[in-house]
Amino acid sequence: MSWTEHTHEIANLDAPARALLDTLAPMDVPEGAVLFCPGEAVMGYVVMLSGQVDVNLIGPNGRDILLYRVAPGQSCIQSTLGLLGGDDYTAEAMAETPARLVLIPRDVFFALLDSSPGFRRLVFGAFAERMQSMMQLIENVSFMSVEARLAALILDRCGPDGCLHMTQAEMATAIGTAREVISRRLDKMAHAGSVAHERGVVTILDRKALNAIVSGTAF
Amino acid sequence: MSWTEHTHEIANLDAPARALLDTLAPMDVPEGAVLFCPGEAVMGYVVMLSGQVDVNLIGPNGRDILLYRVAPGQSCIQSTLGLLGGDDYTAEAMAETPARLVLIPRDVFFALLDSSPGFRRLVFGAFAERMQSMMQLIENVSFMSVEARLAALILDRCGPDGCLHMTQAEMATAIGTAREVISRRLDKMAHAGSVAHERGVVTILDRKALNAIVSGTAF
DNA sequence: AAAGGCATGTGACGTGGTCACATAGTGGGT
DNA sequence: ACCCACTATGTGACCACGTCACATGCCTTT
Repeated sequence: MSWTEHTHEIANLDAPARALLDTLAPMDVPEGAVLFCPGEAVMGYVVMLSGQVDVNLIGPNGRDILLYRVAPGQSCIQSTLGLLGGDDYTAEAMAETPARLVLIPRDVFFALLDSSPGFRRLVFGAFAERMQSMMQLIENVSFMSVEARLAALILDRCGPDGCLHMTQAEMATAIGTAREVISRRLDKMAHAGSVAHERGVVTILDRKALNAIVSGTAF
Repeated sequence: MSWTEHTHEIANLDAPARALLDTLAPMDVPEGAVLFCPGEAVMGYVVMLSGQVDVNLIGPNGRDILLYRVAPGQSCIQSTLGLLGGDDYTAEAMAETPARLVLIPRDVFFALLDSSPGFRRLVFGAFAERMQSMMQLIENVSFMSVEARLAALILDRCGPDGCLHMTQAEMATAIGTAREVISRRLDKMAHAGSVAHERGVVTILDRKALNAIVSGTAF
């Protein structure tokens, strides 16, 4: 079976590269599986085919913060860093939904890098993209208030019905703060009429108000 | 004149790549020069030959935080991101000392990427390295106390005489906090006998104490 | 010596993170 | 229906940190 033709970014690669990739078998991982964790040596390039994987940085006191999410077609470059930079990484990748992915082993990865300009572009793009989002994260964490980040999260992740199904603990790690803070902020927003919230669900009542909170970084 | 043979990382490249690079003229920038700033389109790969360039993220309220420092032989990949990812970057690069560097224009960059495995390795290495240090930064900012970061800074940047020549404002941006906080923390450390400080200089008195502060992330 | 500009010290105040709890829904089992 | 663990959430106290508004002080220029 050929999976490469169904994967947007990969389907545009040159034929030899795709042929090589098609010799690799996709693997399925169940929801909640940890793809890699600190200290482990995965050493490969991972391409997501379907599902959703989140990469978190884990703090010493148990708190963790979402570095980025890996969507289908994207790569989890975390494991690739070990191939190049050398140092150990501290992040943990966990499947948020059942996921299917392909692991390109070290040799194949380097072979493709040398032989396929398209693959090079793909990899560089992935790197640049992650880099950008990491910078964005640093910017958000150091310059945006918790309230602004929370409002952005709600707007960003809510369904078309204006409902967000997440626990406060999940929201906390998503924006890098503590659960208690989320509780208080949600109360405040609810009191202001911007949202309503019950166990596991937040409902948007006033999109404009939330947008105002997001823009108003510090005033 | 051939500059490539004097530049460690580059000297190991294959001959054709070095020949191509030698057609590029190094440029000198004075101390304090801004290499690029938000919104500008530099679009190239920059290799430092000598000097010291700092890349800062600038917040809306004027506060800024040091993303990373570019040492000789390294690349400032910030400007390269535009070549690949697409989005705009928000960082600013400034020469902390008089610096000499080479800007590899877009076409030459891609030509080298396609023709020289060594150059590819170089670029990937630079990316991976930066990626690592960005993750490190996120980890430090979100999980380490200001005091720990300050102690680490002092130990890291002090001269062999145990003296650090920086203003409090500089230390503040280096570890991503406000100047007033530095003032208070230095006072506290001085009171504890770990350091002494006067206008523009911090002197280490007790290395062990500082190391203890660094390790004791949160206790 | 006077003046202006840096570097630094300080108090007040609001936000955010941590700890130690108290409550309250929820899903199994019996 | 009831109990029980488990998870999600609410709350108060407290400390670390960021911000604002200043007050000094020190150093260079004129």
